Amino acid sequence: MASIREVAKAAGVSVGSISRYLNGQQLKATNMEKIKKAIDDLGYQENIIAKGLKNNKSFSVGLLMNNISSRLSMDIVSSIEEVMENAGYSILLSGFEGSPERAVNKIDYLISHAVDGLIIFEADKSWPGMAKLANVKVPVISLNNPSDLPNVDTVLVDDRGSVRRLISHLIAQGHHHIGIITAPQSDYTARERLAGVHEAVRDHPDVKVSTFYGDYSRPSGFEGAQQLINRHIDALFVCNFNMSLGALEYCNRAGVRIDQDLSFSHFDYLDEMSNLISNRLVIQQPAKEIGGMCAERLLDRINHQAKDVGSTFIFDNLIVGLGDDQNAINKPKIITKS
Amino acid sequence: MASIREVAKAAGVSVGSISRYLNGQQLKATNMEKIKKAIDDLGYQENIIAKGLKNNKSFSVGLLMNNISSRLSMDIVSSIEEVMENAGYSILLSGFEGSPERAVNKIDYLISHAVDGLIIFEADKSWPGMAKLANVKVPVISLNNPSDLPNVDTVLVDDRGSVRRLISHLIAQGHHHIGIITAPQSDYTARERLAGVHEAVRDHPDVKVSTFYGDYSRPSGFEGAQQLINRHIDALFVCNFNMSLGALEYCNRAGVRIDQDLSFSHFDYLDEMSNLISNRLVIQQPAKEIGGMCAERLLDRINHQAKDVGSTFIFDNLIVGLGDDQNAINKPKIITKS
DNA sequence: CTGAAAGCGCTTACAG
DNA sequence: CTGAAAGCGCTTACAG
Repeated sequence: MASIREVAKAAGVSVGSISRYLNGQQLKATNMEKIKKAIDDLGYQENIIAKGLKNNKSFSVGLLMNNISSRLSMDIVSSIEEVMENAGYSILLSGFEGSPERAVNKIDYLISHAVDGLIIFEADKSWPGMAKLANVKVPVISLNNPSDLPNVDTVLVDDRGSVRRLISHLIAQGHHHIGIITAPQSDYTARERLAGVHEAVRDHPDVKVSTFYGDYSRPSGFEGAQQLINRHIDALFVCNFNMSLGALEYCNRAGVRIDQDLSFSHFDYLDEMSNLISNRLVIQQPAKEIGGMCAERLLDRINHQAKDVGSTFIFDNLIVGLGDDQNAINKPKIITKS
Repeated sequence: MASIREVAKAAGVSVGSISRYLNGQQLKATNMEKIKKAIDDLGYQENIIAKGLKNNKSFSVGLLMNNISSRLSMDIVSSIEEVMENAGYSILLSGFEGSPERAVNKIDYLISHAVDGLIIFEADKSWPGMAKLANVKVPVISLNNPSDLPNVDTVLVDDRGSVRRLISHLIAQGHHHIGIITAPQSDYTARERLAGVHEAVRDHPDVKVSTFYGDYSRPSGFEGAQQLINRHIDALFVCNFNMSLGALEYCNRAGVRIDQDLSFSHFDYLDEMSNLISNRLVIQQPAKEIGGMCAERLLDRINHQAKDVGSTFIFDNLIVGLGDDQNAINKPKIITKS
């Protein structure tokens, strides 16, 4: 790896000139040519790490995730990566697999790696040690879980509202016994989704709800569908994509035909599947939008000391089958801390 | 962010002593105590970036992926991350979304970020510009695609052999018309899987194969299942997880009962689903194993200048339903370049 | 426009 | 055991 010094020698100019050239300043035309040639000859590649040392930047941001291998995580990572990389930043990816202690340790770890900003996906503010985020000097954004800290922005999706809307629709369609497969209530998102169900049925004493508590796995979706269908539900709502696959497997195996025998709705990732399953209500999370929002907000805070630090941005889900406006989810509600 | 210099001042020792302390050397006991106190008081956190400048290490490795949001990618990322992070390395994640030009550019990008090593997932050696990998000074590992370069190790899975074995089993069971939903043949992995099918039927002129070319999407799996089932296949094999979900959707919608009406086999990610779908043949990729192998091999090459650079490591898949030995996949075949 | 010099946070021979 | 100094690859006032 040739350094700036070697390039300077080869070009017959000072290292300062090389640096200026690399940063787009105008130099004497003949010098610029000599430098260009030297760079090509030596195959010089700049060292962004060294560059950052001087101005205390690393051009990298930390992305700390609860569970790297969840379906939603991947879409989030990929949308964040796209925005960040266009801006010349790289992503330091780290997972804590549901463990609060690991989450807290990895915050230090990423800080040690001198990240310029931090996005934390699905970490709960109540975990012991999370409060130290308040002392982090770089911008922090909490994704999918609220945070009270004054230096932390929050990006959320209104899962509660979406589920309420979906269940209300099922009730309006005349369903009387709705089965719910939910995720562990230790998770904020899972609580919100179940709360949406309860809000929807509150004023409908004639509607019965049966709930199965799954663990995010496909087998638990399978078992949940089995138990609930045996209790003669007329509609099934699955609060998580992976579990919905298990439920689908059960339906196939038991010969339960979706739409005909049972109304089936769930969270999903559509990739144009929507036209094939148009009789079905599907909640589609705006993964790309929230990821992009996080990335852009973080860049804003890194580069321009954005105003209203500590704001919350709330996105809507798209409910396929309810005639939602695809574009609506692009405009988050913004709540500014007063 | 307090620096080593401030700690030195607070502790009344030289910066060299702080550095030595941080790196685990023995100092005079009283000094160690003073340093420890100073570090705690100032909330000092080491700057790994600066540390690396001196010894030309960044304690980060680049992970360049074809498609970050594929199901397999995330399992790979997560297993690599686990090994790397235990060794004190962070992961710089980058995606090229199937675009050869982006892949080539991002190699430079990661090198600029001074990674200590590089793992490239599903990039084809034949792409223009990929040859420059030969000039990369840090260790490189190619995952899921072979590489001829002398400085590049390769980690592969024997998809061809697994598919051959699976299809042979279907034939032995008496199936005569096998439907295949395959992925675009521009991808190495897709070609290998289809080659496995053809190897299996080569000696069975009585067996008919019908092939549908999908595009990895669920809708294409749906459509493939529809077309093939209309051609009266008695077994269906789907070469990709996502497309198998679409096929499953079609079966449900068309009232085709898997196992009873149609033998259904495919690539999958099981999370203990295997006991629920035990009549079905499922190819499970050793994502954790290949990811871990990549990470460990890379660390080996970074830290010990490993022997036999340029080797190929080939793992087996596990075929659920064929009584495979779970442990067998942990031992890759190793081909050393002569 | 450009060179010489100081400095970013750290490490590591070299003396003592 | 420990301090002073040089240096990793770069940037940036400061002079000229």
